[in-house]
Amino acid sequence: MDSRAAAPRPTMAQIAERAGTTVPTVSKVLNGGTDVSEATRERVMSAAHALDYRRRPRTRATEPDPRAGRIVDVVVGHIEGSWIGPVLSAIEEESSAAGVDLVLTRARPDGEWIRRLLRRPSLGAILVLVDVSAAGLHTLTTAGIPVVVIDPSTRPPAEVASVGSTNWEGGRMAAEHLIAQGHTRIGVIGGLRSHLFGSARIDGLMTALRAAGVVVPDERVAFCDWDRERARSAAGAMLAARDRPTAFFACSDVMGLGVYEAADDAGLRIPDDLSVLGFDGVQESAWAMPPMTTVRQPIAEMGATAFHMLEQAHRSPRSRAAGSPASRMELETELVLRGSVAPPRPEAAAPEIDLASPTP
Amino acid sequence: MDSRAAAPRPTMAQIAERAGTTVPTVSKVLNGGTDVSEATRERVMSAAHALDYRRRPRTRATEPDPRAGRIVDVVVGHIEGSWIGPVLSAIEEESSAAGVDLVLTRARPDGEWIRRLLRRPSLGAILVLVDVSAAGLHTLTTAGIPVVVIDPSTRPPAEVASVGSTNWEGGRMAAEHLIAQGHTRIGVIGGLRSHLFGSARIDGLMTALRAAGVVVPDERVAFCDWDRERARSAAGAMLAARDRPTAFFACSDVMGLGVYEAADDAGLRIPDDLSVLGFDGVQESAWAMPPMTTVRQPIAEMGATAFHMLEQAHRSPRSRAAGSPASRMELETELVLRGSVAPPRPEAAAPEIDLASPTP
DNA sequence: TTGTATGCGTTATCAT
DNA sequence: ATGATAACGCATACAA
Repeated sequence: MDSRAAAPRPTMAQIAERAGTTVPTVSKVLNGGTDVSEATRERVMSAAHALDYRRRPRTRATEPDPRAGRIVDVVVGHIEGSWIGPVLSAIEEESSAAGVDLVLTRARPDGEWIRRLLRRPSLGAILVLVDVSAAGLHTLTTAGIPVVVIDPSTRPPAEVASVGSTNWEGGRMAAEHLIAQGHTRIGVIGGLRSHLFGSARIDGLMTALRAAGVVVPDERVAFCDWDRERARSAAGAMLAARDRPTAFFACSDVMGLGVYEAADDAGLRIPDDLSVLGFDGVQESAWAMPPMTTVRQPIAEMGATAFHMLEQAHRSPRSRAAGSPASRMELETELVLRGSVAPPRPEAAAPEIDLASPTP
Repeated sequence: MDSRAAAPRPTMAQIAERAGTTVPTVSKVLNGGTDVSEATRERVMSAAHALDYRRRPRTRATEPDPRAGRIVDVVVGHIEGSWIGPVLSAIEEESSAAGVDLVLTRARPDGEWIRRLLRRPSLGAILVLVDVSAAGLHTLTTAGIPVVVIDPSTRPPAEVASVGSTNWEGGRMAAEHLIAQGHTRIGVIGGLRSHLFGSARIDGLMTALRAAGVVVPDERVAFCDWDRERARSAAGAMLAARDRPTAFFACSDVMGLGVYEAADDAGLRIPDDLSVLGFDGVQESAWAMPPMTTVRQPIAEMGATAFHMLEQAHRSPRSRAAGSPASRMELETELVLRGSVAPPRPEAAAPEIDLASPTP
């Protein structure tokens, strides 16, 4: 009976011997200590890898990753807006736990930021709400920089990973909630027609509405470029029409606030006279008066996921070399019920509808 | 002539002796190394403090770190909140123009972030809304890292530069506006009693009110820890009192929104039944319904200024060595008139006042 | 030279 | 016992 046949769990002593150093040094490497040379670090890590070493159950508190000193690039389009806070917060959380510095760059239209990224030896880049061309992305990936795009505005090339949320499903949930509350005259405030995720929300909404026999005529759909003021006037116009909507679906909370204003302009109260359903779940929607019912995107989780995908890509560079298709993660959206959706007033809704179910 | 009379620049050896340890250990402490106990760290730092040690200009180490001087550390307390967006945006604008990367770090209570900063060869650190102890600041400056604090919550030590705005003056402007509109019963929603800049706002307000013969009794002043919900209930309580205020001054826009809610709870309309004046000028205040009159702080400019001060300190390291007093910049606040302040209703204000000018 | 930074092993300690 | 961690200082390398 050869006792080696069992599972002789590798120890730091073995690693140390193989790497030609001592146990404490191995410990330091594995815990991200500062007093180790890069060369020794490498030897220890490869020895550990060769022996397939696994850490014993954590005895100590935090787990600083040995890959200390690296950086991750976070590139944002618009820094304003409350989207960015939770994303940055989440990425920072993950990166700092991994001993990776977060370098924040704003993407200006001149594209200079791409060249700066190329000059930096980073773990990879996370692009948040950046309007970047396929060529730009290609430049980065060609240079060997793993890229993860959060909520891409257009479909990214195959070699670029992306993180999003279930926008279509979110739109569907919104529709079902509005229908369940009894709404049939629904106004839609879209973002930019060309935006991938915005369209998916509307598609999901429309599909579910159609399935329920609710028709949304073209004049009740407006694309407002994610702009609150434009949403306000578009909604205002719809509310001035003869058969005004009893409810609005806005593709973002900020545009939803524009609808709030339009309602105020028209002397309508929310939710008694008009229901509003937003999308995003940012703080503004919770603070609105009344608090806005919305489809929440897991914004923080999306940031954390993006970072993990980058780490993954970094660990197995094969995927890049082999040109394997980059992954796309979709996190779940969630309907958050707050105070801005209620059944339509009977006197307002019932008498005026003549357009129920003109579909098969 | 005894040459010691000049400037016997303290050395690590002296610190080591005083702290009862060796030079390498001192070096490690000053560089954020890991192999030092917390107790030793303290001893070393206090010895360094006692000797008024300043690290020599960063000697280009063995490997001329390509990042040296090319990064600026931005440390934030709470990433949430719309304060952070404009600040980051402005700093990024300046730093990227200067070819400097922005490294974003979140300050967690454990203080680990300080050690990470020590390990990084940065141009300096900008602290935004960070609750940091004097000892923590001292560690950074002793290690030769220039620090600029934006809106410090307590008075920073002499060697730390800071950027703020004219809070006192802003409070004064708020008072004068409310008085000009005819308000005499004014509720005050403060932040945290201990906060430097929050107190200045209230001081300015009170001084101007007093000068106009308006008295604010204690029960019309509440400290709500910058919290919207607490502001809501505090304002609600004041509105329920017999002589309810006709106007509120809130030390932040977010707390101002809490007052909006309290007004709504009480069935009062803004500005007809109640005036509200905020402080900060963040986006939320512009988007409130009605848009909030507020004292705007030049948030973006404060960020840009902080970066410039850092560059300055970096160019002339003499100022550090000579122990010249660090500068404090105060940028101008500005009253932004929007829709939330109007004269008090005559029927509400006139009949009930019995407390006008009980002061000399 | 002197001052500072870094790598690594020794010793002591902690957790099973 | 044994595996792992923590802290310190020696030896050394390097910069002015």
